[in-house]
Amino acid sequence: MSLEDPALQMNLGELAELPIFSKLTLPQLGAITSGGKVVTTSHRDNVFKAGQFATHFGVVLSGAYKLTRINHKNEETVVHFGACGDVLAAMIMNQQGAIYPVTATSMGASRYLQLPRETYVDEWLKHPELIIEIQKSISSRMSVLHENLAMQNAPLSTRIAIILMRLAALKSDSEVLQLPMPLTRKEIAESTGTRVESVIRVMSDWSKMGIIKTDENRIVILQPGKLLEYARNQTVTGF
Amino acid sequence: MSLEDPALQMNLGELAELPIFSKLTLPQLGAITSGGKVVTTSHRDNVFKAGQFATHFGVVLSGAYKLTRINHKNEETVVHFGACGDVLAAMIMNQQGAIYPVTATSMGASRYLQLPRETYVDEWLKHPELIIEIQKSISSRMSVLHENLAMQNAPLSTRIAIILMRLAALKSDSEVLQLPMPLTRKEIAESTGTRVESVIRVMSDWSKMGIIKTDENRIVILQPGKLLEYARNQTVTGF
DNA sequence: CGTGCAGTTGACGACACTCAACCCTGGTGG
DNA sequence: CCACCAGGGTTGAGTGTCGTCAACTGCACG
Repeated sequence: MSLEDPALQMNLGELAELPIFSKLTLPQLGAITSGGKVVTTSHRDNVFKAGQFATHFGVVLSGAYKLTRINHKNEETVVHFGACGDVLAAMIMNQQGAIYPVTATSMGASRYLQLPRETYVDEWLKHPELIIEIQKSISSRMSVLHENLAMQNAPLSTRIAIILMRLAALKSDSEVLQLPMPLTRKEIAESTGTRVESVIRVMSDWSKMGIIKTDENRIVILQPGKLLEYARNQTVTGF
Repeated sequence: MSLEDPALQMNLGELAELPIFSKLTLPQLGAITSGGKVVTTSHRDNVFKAGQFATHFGVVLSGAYKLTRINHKNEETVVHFGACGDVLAAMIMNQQGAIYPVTATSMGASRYLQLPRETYVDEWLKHPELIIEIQKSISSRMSVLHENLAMQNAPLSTRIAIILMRLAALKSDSEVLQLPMPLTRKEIAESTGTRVESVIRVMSDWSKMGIIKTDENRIVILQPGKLLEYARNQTVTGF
């Protein structure tokens, strides 16, 4: 499971660069991270599982984690992709005896800062600057959830395009973009609420059209502009 | 629009009974509610609209409010039903110049405590007990959103049953339950991501089977047990 | 007395689900 | 060294649920 390296010391400098910690002084950062350690995970390691007692929370340092829960058919549903700087399980830390509502799974090799519940209750809650940052992050997560809900009867190609663009964190219209984590068609299906076959039909077409390509589990967006048109549900003219 | 009655004084006693404020002393409660007023709204009044500058947040005192956003087809999508004790727009109060991500609309006659942004930044953030309660509330909202996502390809009857049961806040299996707010088939459609006609087909069947009935916009669940079976996606035997 | 909203019903069609194959790769064990 | 298996990707054929469109009722409201 999780590869925990006790020799690995926290690098306060690395932490200080995260937006969430940017307002803190070094001593404050020390208090905030007391009892914490950096944990390295490999592909498909679980950080925690839905239903377990919530004893720790985490801050993603590198790579990515997917948060999933089980649906009515006992299949997985992806509810969030957590990337660098994301805080995981923070919102339930103030409830004693709470259980994780979702499962967190490493996508590719990743690292996170693991912190005990007490640090949240004793330290984090006392720093309004930190609360502000957490609430910002949660608020944007909620926004994405709302968008997903609102999209649920858009055409499949629209939904897939949106997910890919979101993960690629598009900056320019003309760049070639590689998604920052390995992502299977099944995971895309699980996060759009559809089936692998349907995802494959859409993405195969895009591959043939040269809009995307896949290199050993890594999806590359070759024509972000075209994908954006799909995301906006417009007819893709030309070819 | 909103009927604002300046003569209406806040009733600290009423506030003190809300779970969210239960840990506070009366003086604390006074500080927490500084600059606030109780606002009464009638059916379909907007408290705020998506896109407006976020100057205030609110605590629902009675009745209910729906939070909606616009989807890809310029139709409304319901993302949350806020009932008594719910905190609205709190999570974006710490961002200066933020805009409301959703529209809040009164369902039937309702009341809420309206508070200015400054009160959140200056007072609320300084009270860990309050932060804890807000985060609890947000965390359960997020949970519902996750559940909705996970349900998106369950049969329509399952999704509608779940929404109704959730709103009825079922306690016992045998009681007859009335939903605490007026709710049209269109609003159910908007919150399940489907069409009015489809909702009507399902609910008409239920009416004919005596599982539910509708009295002037108020839905009454006559047979919660049967509805629960639909919610669990089991075949309803008998009848 | 017209207009708008809520509810209803029927006919039709499309998009995505289901099932069933199949290929290819990498890893594991006899 | 090869057989086997699991996971990822792909394709085709058939089916079904739900969306779409259209028409109609009843009611409230100004």
